[in-house]
Amino acid sequence: MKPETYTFFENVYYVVRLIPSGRVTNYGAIAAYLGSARSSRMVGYAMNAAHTLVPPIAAHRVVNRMGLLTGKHHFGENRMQELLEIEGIKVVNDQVIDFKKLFWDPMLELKI
DNA sequence: GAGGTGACGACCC
DNA sequence: TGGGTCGCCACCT
Repeated sequence: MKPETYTFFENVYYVVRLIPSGRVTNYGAIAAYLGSARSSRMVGYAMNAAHTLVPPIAAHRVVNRMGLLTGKHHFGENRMQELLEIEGIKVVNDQVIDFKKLFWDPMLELKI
């Protein structure tokens, strides 16, 4: 995936598809991996368009930097948490338990 | 065709 | 240290 030939969104989708089941990452990490750490907002917006994609991407594995399920309203209140729990991730009060341990850093895992 | 908007987060007082 | 500001850029109106 070459950043110069694809839009920022395309690259976001590419990274999100690589997130392993049972792990989570955050918007800022993806933005940073794509070279613009300040575009985390765009990553969030990309997720908004995610469910229109075919095939749909695992947007539920992307949470904010606190491990909060800020995007759950776009899934349906319980949908996002449900999907995460199916993958073995515990969520209490919209907060991912052990977020620090489950955190999947593309910068680290994909080695740029 | 132009402007407002947004699943966020880094940076600056 | 803590709150406010601003960047980012594809989409929708």
